[in-house]
Amino acid sequence: MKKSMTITEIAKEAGVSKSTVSRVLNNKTDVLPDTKERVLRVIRAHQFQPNAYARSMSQRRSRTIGVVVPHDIDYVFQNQYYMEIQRGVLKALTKRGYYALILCCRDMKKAFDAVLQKRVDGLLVISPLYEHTPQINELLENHVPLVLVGKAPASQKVYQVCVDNYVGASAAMRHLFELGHERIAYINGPHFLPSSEERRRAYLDAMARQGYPVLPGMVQEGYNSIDSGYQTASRIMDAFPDVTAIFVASDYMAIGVMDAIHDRGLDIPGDISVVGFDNIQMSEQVTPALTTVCQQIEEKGRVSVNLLLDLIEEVETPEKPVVELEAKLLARASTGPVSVKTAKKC
Amino acid sequence: MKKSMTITEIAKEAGVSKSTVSRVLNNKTDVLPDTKERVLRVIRAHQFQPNAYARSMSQRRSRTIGVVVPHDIDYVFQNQYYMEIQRGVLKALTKRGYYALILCCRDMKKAFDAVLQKRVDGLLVISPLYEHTPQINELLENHVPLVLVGKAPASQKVYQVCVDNYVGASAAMRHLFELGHERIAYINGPHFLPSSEERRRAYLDAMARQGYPVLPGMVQEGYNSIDSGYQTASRIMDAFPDVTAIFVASDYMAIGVMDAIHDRGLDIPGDISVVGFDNIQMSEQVTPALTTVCQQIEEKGRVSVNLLLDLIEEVETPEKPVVELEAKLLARASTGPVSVKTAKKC
DNA sequence: CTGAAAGCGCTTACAG
DNA sequence: CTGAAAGCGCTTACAG
Repeated sequence: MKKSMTITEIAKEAGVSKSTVSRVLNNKTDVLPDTKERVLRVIRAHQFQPNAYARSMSQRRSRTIGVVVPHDIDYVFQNQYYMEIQRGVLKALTKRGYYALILCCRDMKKAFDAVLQKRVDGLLVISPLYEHTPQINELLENHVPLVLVGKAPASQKVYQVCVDNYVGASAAMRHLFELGHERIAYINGPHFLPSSEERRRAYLDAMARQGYPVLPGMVQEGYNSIDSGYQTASRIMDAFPDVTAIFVASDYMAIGVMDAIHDRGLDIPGDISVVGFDNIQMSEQVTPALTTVCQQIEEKGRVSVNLLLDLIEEVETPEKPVVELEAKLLARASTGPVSVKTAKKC
Repeated sequence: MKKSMTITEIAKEAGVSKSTVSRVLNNKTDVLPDTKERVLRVIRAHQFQPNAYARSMSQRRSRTIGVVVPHDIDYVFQNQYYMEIQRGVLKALTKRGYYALILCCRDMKKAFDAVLQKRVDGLLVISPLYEHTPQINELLENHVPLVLVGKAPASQKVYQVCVDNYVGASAAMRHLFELGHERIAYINGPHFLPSSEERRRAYLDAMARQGYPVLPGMVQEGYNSIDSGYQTASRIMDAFPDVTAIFVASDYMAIGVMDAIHDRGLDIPGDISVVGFDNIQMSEQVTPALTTVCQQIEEKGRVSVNLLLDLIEEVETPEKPVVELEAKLLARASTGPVSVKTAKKC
């Protein structure tokens, strides 16, 4: 640390020009080994590190990316999904020597500011909603390097990393069918979330394929909170006392569903089986452990960072803009065969 | 957005000098209203925002602070405590127009890099351990604006925002005494965490004051994870079948303790009462809801940010460097009176 | 292989 | 009230 050094003082002390110090700092080839060693010695002696912002200015890039989470901060910093995404993102970013600026606001204003002020080289947008389509399009028109994480709302040719919701939800339904369930209710995520529609479609298609009836009220919409899962499940159990399984579009809601079932003195999976979606950490900790569809959350963060940095560094333009990760079913303890007792009722 | 503008182009288009544009941008007083309006019109027309890093260079401050979390990233981004701290920090930072750089690494190397590269104007260190004392001292010697969040390991006169662990833990013990408990076990946090010692002392003092025996093995150390709470509680219940209450130094461990109790077919609080510490969000969601000591996590983040920014902006030097927030007991459903059945055993 | 000069986009005294 | 100049700490052609 010592007193704050600059490249000029290092140059003077090493008896070379600033240019040479800069070359050493940036590991350029054409520097005489002797010179290089002499400069390095001075640098080390003073624990010198070049001013990052001066560097950004002349290099015209900041090695910083904006991690945009277009939702309310209270919601985001309480939701394990975002934590795990951030973990994957931060790890990958660190590995490639980049910094992150968390830009958390519903209307994406802070994202635009960061771009206009040249704070960031590119943007990662986590779970955009339909309502963010105009903003995303504006960024694209301005050629801001951009990768969406999660199902994209836009139909654009924008880079995005997501999970195959349809395949994942279908696997969940197949699992329930194999256990003998026919009376299966579904709790969807918010309609303004692009992934919800795909999961709902998978549920409906699966039920139709089996020829099982989907009565009005057997499909409900929740708001991704534990509490909302609780409320919605209660409504379903009131209306359909004979459901033997509930497929839920998110783990948080599924945990609320489990609470509601337990509060009625029913057993999971003895009386009702529950399947979630996401595989957040909590899904393994609840009792019984929740059967769920794995979103590969951390992996999604990792992949999208590498895609974005390749875009920024122009390493190569990936052929197709959509990376679709596999969504696999994780069968745990919250699902089981239809019990004799329950089956009789049907 | 349009093409990337600079202050020079704005100046030309408005028919003034760069100096004047700069004055308008920074809301300096002495600019003729007419001139100001003319400049503003051009700025708005181009959605111009000045380059943040150029600004940082000449102003010699970045309006960015480093949020240092000296622990492993996998641990941090999975722990609600850190999420809630981050929430309070981000909110307060945003309100005062600052940006945050998350610097997450055990040895604090990234924090030093950020300081040397002048990326940040100051540092917030979240939950430092004893082992970080040398690093903290080095930062202080170099006059880096610094605020520690959580009990400080150093004896220095360093600014810190923490909760009164002793008072909080004492309140928890008093609560158990009032419910008639005498046979109370204690699970401490890791010894390398400065707060652990205070909580342990409060437990021991309280037991001694009441004259209740603390047998060897009734005080154990866990590692702040759900699993570690589970393991430790099991050991305690094996050795002391007659404990009627367990006081646990963190909510995560307390949740594991609850699992362990339930897995033995025992009731909470019917057979054993459990008290946690922290009041993370999950503590309210488990069944039964956990009685715990509230850390005011988000508030801690808010207060420390404002302290740090005051330090940086030299608004005023707060009189005493240690801000100690109140730690209040939140009595919920996991504690109850000693049952007749159990009491007899004693 | 190395240095002098220009430039990155701002702000800040200094004149006037 | 406004402008010209210097400076913030780097990097990047351009010479040599």
